[in-house]
Amino acid sequence: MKISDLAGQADVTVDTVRHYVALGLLKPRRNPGNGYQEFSPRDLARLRFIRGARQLGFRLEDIQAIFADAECGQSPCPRVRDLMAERLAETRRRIDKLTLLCERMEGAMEEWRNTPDSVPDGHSVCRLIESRLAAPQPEQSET
Amino acid sequence: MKISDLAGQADVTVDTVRHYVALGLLKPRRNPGNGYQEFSPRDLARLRFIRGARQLGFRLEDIQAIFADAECGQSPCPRVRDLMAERLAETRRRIDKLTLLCERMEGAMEEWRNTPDSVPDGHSVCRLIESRLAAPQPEQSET
DNA sequence: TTAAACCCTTGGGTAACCCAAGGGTCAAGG
DNA sequence: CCTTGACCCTTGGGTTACCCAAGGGTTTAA
Repeated sequence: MKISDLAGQADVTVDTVRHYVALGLLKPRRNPGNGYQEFSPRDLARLRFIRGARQLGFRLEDIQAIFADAECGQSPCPRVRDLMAERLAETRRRIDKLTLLCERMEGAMEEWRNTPDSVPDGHSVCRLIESRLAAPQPEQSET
Repeated sequence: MKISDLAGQADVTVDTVRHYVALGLLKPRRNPGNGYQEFSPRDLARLRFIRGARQLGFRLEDIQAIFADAECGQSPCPRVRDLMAERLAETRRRIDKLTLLCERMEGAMEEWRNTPDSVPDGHSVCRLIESRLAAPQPEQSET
């Protein structure tokens, strides 16, 4: 089948499929006549696998490693368990960071409810933000 | 002061400062002799403002707009309030998405505790992942 | 004087795509 | 048969906020 058929059946865009092909996650044969990519039902299964793994929080890089295991006959399952534990920990860290940020933001909005607007005067840009500037919080590597 | 002094006093890297200069958030004068950037104490204040705004969840793009307001004598405060509401909503959406993902991941890990490893057989890559593949969940635009 | 420590610019990398441009291919209707 | 619209291809740039390396000039302290 052609790329748009494949994409449609897995509910992804053709760009996504092309991206996976570029990374070697899918390896369609090429129609020698016109250079078009031809995907098999197994490619569709593979694509659905990729999407499923993505929904479970795996990175494309992880999925490459999983396929690499499978292709040399090894069970990818131990790696899958390890990677999942790692990605889960990362996800929790991201949530924690964002939760902290969220609390900071809520605190600011609350304080600002009773703060009038200010006009920039050459020393100040925005009193709202400057009022929250004194207390240095730990770094936030991720917006 | 020179770039590394400025960076040191605001606890950021020189790369970060250069990045802000490239975006026009900082506008140092240039030493005509050697091309070095020279930063004033007001640049330091500006840099600290940027860092403070970042910690409150603003994007560099937002900060550009805030500075633009201030530079034409307008109060940036109304914009700041609006942007903050927007960024806060986005942050909550991100947290929600990640929380859903986290629950999916935890569910998978739990199920997998009682699942043996499988060996790839040409039809299956990894039973662990495939077992969770049936139920299609809403799209996760963000890993 | 010379070597370390700084400064500069340019370009590439990050994660997982999306989008546009420019150009070839195919299928169906007139 | 030809056209036209729907596909296909590749390449390159954009997303966010930086980090890092290379290559080359400048300053400074020993």
